[in-house]
Amino acid sequence: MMSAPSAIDSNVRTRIQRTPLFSAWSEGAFGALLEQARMRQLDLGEILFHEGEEARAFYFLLAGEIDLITLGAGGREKIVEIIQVDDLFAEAVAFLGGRYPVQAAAGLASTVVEIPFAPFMATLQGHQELMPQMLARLSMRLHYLIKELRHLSMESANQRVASYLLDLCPAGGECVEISLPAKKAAVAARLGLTPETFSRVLGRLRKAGLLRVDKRCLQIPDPQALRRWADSS
Amino acid sequence: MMSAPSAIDSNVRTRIQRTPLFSAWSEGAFGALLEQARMRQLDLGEILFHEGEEARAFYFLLAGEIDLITLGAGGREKIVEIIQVDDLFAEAVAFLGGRYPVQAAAGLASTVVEIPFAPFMATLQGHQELMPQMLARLSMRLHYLIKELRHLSMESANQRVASYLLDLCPAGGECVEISLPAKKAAVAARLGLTPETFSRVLGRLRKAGLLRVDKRCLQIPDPQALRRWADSS
DNA sequence: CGGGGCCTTGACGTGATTCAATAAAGGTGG
DNA sequence: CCACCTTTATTGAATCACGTCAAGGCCCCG
Repeated sequence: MMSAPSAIDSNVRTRIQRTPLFSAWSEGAFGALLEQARMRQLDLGEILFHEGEEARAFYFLLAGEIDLITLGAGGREKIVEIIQVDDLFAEAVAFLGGRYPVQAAAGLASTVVEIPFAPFMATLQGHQELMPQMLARLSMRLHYLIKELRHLSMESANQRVASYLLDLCPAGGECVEISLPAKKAAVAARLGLTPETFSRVLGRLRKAGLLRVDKRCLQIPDPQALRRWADSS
Repeated sequence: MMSAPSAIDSNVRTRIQRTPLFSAWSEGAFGALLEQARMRQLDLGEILFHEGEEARAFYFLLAGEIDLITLGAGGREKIVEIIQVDDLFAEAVAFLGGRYPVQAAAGLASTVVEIPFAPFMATLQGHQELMPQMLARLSMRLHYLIKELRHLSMESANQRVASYLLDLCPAGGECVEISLPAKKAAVAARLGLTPETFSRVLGRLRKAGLLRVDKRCLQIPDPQALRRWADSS
């Protein structure tokens, strides 16, 4: 599909308004902002914005999957985050420099709502009671990145995979069934691993009886055992 | 020394006021905030706050050096950032959860000014024109962390060391002389390397004629050549 | 049936860590 | 000022985890 902009229907409107960032906004201000917003369709692999490009808008993911990627020397790429449906992303860029620090590419055919910064910032200036919400959001991302930093720099492939799987689990219970949020190669990149290594770790876990794998669907019989395995790995 | 709190003199006051975060503050608001602040002395190795500890204050480093560290399984530790004199740190924690996401330890005997969050937040609430400054600061840290993520996950030891040295250089000129901001083991940890590996990379650079090393003092005859070496490394 | 993603598996190479020994520098007290 | 001890830095050799390269299997879709 081409990226044919189109207007926002009320169903979509509701989904966006439910995000923490917008839940405190007045109907009026929010409505005015959305009038400036447009929907865009993205093909698989299509790039929404490039690293270093001037940032004019942020996005809400309606359908599909967006990968936030930073590029390194020699074409290697690391997925900083895999954006899921109903997430806002790139809203934090508004406040500095105005350049995207990462690239956004569609990991699946996707639909996003594009929300321009200009009216967003204007509203924020006029309603400064909304700023604490923004600060909290930036702060959350900061924590997320610090956690990522720790995982990348101090944990082995085994530990990273295990932590990641455990993070996907609903609050610690018994045998849980989870499904990977993206194709395995993307998850591997998200974890800073090659697909091969990721596959091998999964294989090891399978042979240790800590994991059942069926395509993108994983079963963890005993999360606690997995945690222990990671710690001693 | 024990951490004997004491009052703030006017010299110190000026140094703090010069930070971007406070430069827009009114004399009155700033003065009132500083009345709640106290100085603390830290011995080498002393811990200012622990990871996960409830956050009640942020800090300004007057003298010495503070390392922000995250701890991993098995006692390994990664230095997220080496704080230098005249820097503020941990101010971003105010807006979420209220727990420190890292540990702060003195890499040298140090002096800090401890600024409690409560009055700081209260002033911010009352003067919302100050918030954009905060947002910009959080945004900067976000960019910093994303850059770190890229370095850690996609660059070799050689590349990381070279980028780091080049970052220390004043804007690209000819032969520059720089000095490491901390002992080599701390810099290594900051780069996600062991001291041994760091030492070896420095040795390699020395033998290639790209670097002269004298204790903590480094000379880079040709920054551009160093950049090329990193890219092809 | 055939082609193309996607994933898995094996053999191999390599860069970084680990372990260990040594050297150099800094601090302390006699 | 020197002897002594501690901390910091360097260097070498052995090891290991992960990446790379290459082959093969599986599944979906035409």
